[in-house]
Amino acid sequence: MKEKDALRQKFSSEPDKYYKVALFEREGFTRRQCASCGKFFWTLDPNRKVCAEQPCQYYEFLGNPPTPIRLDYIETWKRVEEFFVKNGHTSVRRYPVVCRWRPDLFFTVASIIDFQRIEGGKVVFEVPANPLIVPQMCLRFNDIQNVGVSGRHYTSFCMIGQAAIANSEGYWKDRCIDLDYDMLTQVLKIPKEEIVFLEDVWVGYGAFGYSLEYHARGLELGNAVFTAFEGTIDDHKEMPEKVIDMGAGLERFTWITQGTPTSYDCVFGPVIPRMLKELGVEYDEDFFMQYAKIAGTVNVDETPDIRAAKTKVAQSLGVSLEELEKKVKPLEAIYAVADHARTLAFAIADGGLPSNVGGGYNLRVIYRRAIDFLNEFKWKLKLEDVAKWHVDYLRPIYPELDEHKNDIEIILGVEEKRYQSTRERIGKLATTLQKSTTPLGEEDLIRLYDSEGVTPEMLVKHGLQIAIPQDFYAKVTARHVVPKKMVETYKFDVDGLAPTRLLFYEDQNLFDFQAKILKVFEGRFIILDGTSFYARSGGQEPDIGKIEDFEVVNVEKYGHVVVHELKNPPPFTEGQTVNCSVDRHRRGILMRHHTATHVLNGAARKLLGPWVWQHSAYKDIDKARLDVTHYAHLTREDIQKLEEMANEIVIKNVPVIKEILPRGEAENKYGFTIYQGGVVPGKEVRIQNISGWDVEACGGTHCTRTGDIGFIKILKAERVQDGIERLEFVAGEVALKQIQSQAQTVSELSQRLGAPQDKIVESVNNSLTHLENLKKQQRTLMKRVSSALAKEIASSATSIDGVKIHVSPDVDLDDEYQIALGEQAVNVNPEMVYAAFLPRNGRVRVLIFSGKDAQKRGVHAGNATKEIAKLVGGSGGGDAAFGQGGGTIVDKIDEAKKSLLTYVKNTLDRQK
RNA sequence: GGGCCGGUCGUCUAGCCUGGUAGGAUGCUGCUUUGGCAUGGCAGAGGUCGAGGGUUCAAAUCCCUCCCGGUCCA
Repeated sequence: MKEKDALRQKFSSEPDKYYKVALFEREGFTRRQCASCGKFFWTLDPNRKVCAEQPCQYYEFLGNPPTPIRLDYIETWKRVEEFFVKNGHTSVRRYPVVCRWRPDLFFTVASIIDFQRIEGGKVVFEVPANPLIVPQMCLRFNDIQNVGVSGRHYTSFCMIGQAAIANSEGYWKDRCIDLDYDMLTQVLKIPKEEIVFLEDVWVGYGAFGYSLEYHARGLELGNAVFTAFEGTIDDHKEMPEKVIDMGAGLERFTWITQGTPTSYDCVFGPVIPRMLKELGVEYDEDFFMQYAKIAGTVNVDETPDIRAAKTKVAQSLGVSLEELEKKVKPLEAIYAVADHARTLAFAIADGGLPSNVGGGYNLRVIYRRAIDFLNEFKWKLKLEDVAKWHVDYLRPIYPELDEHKNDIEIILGVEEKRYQSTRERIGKLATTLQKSTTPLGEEDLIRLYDSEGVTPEMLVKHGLQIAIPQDFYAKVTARHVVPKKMVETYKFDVDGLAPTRLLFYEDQNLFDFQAKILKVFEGRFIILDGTSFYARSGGQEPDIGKIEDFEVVNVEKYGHVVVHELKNPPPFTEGQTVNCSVDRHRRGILMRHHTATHVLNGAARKLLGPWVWQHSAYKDIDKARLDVTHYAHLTREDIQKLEEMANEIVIKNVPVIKEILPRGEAENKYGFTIYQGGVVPGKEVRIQNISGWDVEACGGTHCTRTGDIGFIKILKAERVQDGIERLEFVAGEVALKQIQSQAQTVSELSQRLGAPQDKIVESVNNSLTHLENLKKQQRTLMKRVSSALAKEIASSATSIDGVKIHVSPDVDLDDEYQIALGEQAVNVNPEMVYAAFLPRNGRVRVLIFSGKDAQKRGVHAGNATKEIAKLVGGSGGGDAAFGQGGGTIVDKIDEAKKSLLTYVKNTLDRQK
């Protein structure tokens, strides 16, 4: 933040250079400094003293919009789109809200994210058209508690993205602000005196710039960012192609034309009225207008004492706090539910699944928040239905949502069951806690929430008497702070080196080639002008082989430069031409595994559902794996079916068509599902099209027909985390080896069992059942004979001074029965000491029972065991009636038996 | 991605810290109380203590690895 302030100061100190655009000159905007916050702004209004942002200016458009026209959400976009298209922009489809092309983000949080790629710790901008406009849905989860409450916070909103690269096709800041100004004044018809431009700055991932925010009547409408520099603030250079990133909230545009109490009232179309009607909730518009005007200044997040603030609001409205809450709370709940349903619809349509990890957790949180609201007011309303109403309303802008109506219902249904079982579990837990007498401390409460999801509020609701500690949630969060991870950077500086020509793209069967050495790092890391070695990428392990006589052990990609790692340092000089050869056998396996991955991925999407996306993949020579997103565990049947489907395509031997298309065209033709492995870099993308089955953008090496894969065998499926299933599989010759080794195992088993192979399961079952029966019989028999044995034992026992000592001769009997027998023997003969010394796997087990009378005479079984076990090289223990121990010296059993007699005799003597 | 919690008869669970014969509740089976039912009483069956490895004379218990489920944070 400090960094940003310093930067703002720097840019603001030279306003003519950075902020003064042609429009300001032409229209006569003047630059002022806000009397309240000190920021600089541009305006046509001679009387304006303060900037246009809260808290310097409040929402003055509520009930009093500055525009002569009223636009609904859909209409607003249509008009904005029409305006920009008329002015030379290409309107592109929105990108997925689940952001698969940025490793640092779960969701698309701004329109410009669509066009940013991270390469080697640097941000690279790639636009499918220049200039362009996009209605980008964005998901943000940092203000959830304000959603539904503040009137303007959303977990999903549409950021109108206006992007341009400042080159011969695009434009720079003058044209940008001209266009935005025209849009505000001509499309939205906001009077020009109302518009205020605020000087600001933007700092992003390895790039930054200055920006102009535009506001009207206290509402921020958009922000035009002029990204002009790359690097850090201390060390940067001007970008060769500067980037315009204007982002404006579609919700804000609609709101400023309607001036409704909250923006939710106008952006959700028919959804809110329909919810009000179905739930029978009354909506007093005049009251809410008044309420909004006063409460608009309250931010739940930043107000330390919400209750006090609310009481004040209630006072100015002339009602009690209770009356106010009774009117307001249901509305807040409805708004929040509407927002959350819309967010879930977009997220699920784009392949996001609620789960307990990653971005899925954000989805789970809002799902549960929405359900909690519905339950709190005992509303019989299905979230799925609300989501569907959104889908219907949004169809003119986002027709693709319609294709996923069914998925949304399925996924929300699954999530509902999960939440239900969690609630039941928590209920049970609360009941057990109620029974317990020890009071719950703060530590207990934190543990309960952190590991069980039980909030202190739930406990209170279940009738437990607890004190909710202050800053409870902050304390929980504090337990989870972890140091930030380092951003991955390259080991070598390849800046300035020409991109390596990738020869395998030109001829996939080129395994022997010549190339010129461009650079050698650390004696054994080689960069060539062109290579047929495939570098590790897209989850495919690298090729190995030889450069001259030196082994290539690893190949990595540094942006567009391929680095070959040699096992030993060669005597190569830069500029030298070398002979290279790629290990074609290894390449063949990797290729089959890679194409098999695509085949399986296609099968998974077809079998399980369209929410299945590749989460990650790995192809090595001994096996390959594919992680896919799916809400449930794969069953044995699923796996069999997948295997069948995949091999059907192999047998059909369909061609794998490779085409190179401009990114935009590829996206339009095949949709965003081509980015299964994340968005691949480059203006052009390589498409691998397994006709009618699976189409992906992929830079890997592939078979030319599916028949080349040979055969696909799934080894196993496992859940790697909530919502992600891992398939491990092999293809081609590796699959053959796998099956041969399985056959070997079966054959050995069959031999050992003496059963034919098709009967081994039956045979094992029989053996196990037989074993169980034997155990049962043994137990029954043992019981029958034990009472008889117990009496008989007394007659054969050695008697010392009235204490009878018996050592079990049946050393092969199960320990369990020895114990049962011993217990019974001393019950029948209270004056008896019963012992067993049992050799077990080269060790000795010692068991000693002492009867009631023997105990009275001083024979403590535990102590005796301890003493005697020492003789056999071990130890033991127990109570007066029963002791157990053991040792390792089997040969000393006889000695131990004798020592038992001595021990008893000595004990009795001492008692005398 | 990281942290935490849990896994014990069909079901719910105690025992784990502090190693020494796995206990209870419920359901089940049989007997019994009762005119019959609700119920009460008695007896019985039911457990690879998630899996594997280690430590130990001895592991449900301690240590390690893995599997399964849950939960919280970013």
